[in-house]
Amino acid sequence: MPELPEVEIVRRRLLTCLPGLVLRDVTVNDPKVSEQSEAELRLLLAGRRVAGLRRRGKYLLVDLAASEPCTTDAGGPGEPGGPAVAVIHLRMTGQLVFLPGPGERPARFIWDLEPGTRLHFQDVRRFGRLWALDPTSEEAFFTARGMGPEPFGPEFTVEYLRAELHGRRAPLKSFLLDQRRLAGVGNIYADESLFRAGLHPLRAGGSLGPREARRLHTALLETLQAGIDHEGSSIESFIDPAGQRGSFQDMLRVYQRTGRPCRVCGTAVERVVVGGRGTHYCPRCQPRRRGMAPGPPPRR
DNA sequence: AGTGGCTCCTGGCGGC
DNA sequence: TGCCGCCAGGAGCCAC
Repeated sequence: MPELPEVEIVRRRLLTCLPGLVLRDVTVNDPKVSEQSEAELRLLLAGRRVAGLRRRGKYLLVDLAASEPCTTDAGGPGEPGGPAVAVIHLRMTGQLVFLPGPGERPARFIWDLEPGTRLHFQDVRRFGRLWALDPTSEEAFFTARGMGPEPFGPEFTVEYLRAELHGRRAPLKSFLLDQRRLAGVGNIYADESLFRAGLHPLRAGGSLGPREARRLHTALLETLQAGIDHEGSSIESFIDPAGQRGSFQDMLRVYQRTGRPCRVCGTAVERVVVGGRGTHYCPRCQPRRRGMAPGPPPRR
């Protein structure tokens, strides 16, 4: 699943080839990929040159410069338009791949780029989304979604983390998956960060002492950075636009290692469901001490 | 306000 | 062997 490190790798790969190309046309094969119609997406995005690529949490942002006067476009008068931002969320299985012709499965949307390239959005589980924004509405877009701070940004300090954890009864695992508290962490990096911090996933957020909060802060940054350094985790279907796989999945210490020995102490890794998400931890390295959140409800 | 549960979606896999 | 049903999970939405 693409989380912050995977989206960052996609951004860096696209940065080597996308800027400077002109987005000639947008084709939508699956209307559910966007709240906006194909016509609206085309109007807002087509005819503009890619100016840059950014990332906010797990969102990929493609900056498009104002369209240039176009006299050669026989398909229409080429609506003059201002700059735009294309926002893409890969969710579970979204992939952006360059393909000269049709892919193995129909892309949910295709960008025709000039000169002569096509960027396909492939997405087996169809959770991914595309938005076309006016740059002036970008902040409102993310404010409406309650996006928390970037882990590597200046706002995410130990003090911020402690303040956000204060008084929370929800399990740490749920806290880390809440994009309103911190942007970009998903299931893999939440489990791995908690392992690195030596904190049980069911500990209540508010039960952490100052040292534990500091450990969690450090662990989050180290784990996310390690994910980026290893070019992401290729679990499920993550490949970057060049078809490269990451290697962080080989470094995982607890995620999807249920029953296998902890790489540190040899104790069998355990799995519980927290907030409906599979959660993996080492019962010895991540002891259930004080401030435990109530466990999952008994099975019906 | 904080929290948990449900929903979307499909390939893959376990069980019979 | 074949088929049915369940599971995974990011984020939006809703209920309490």
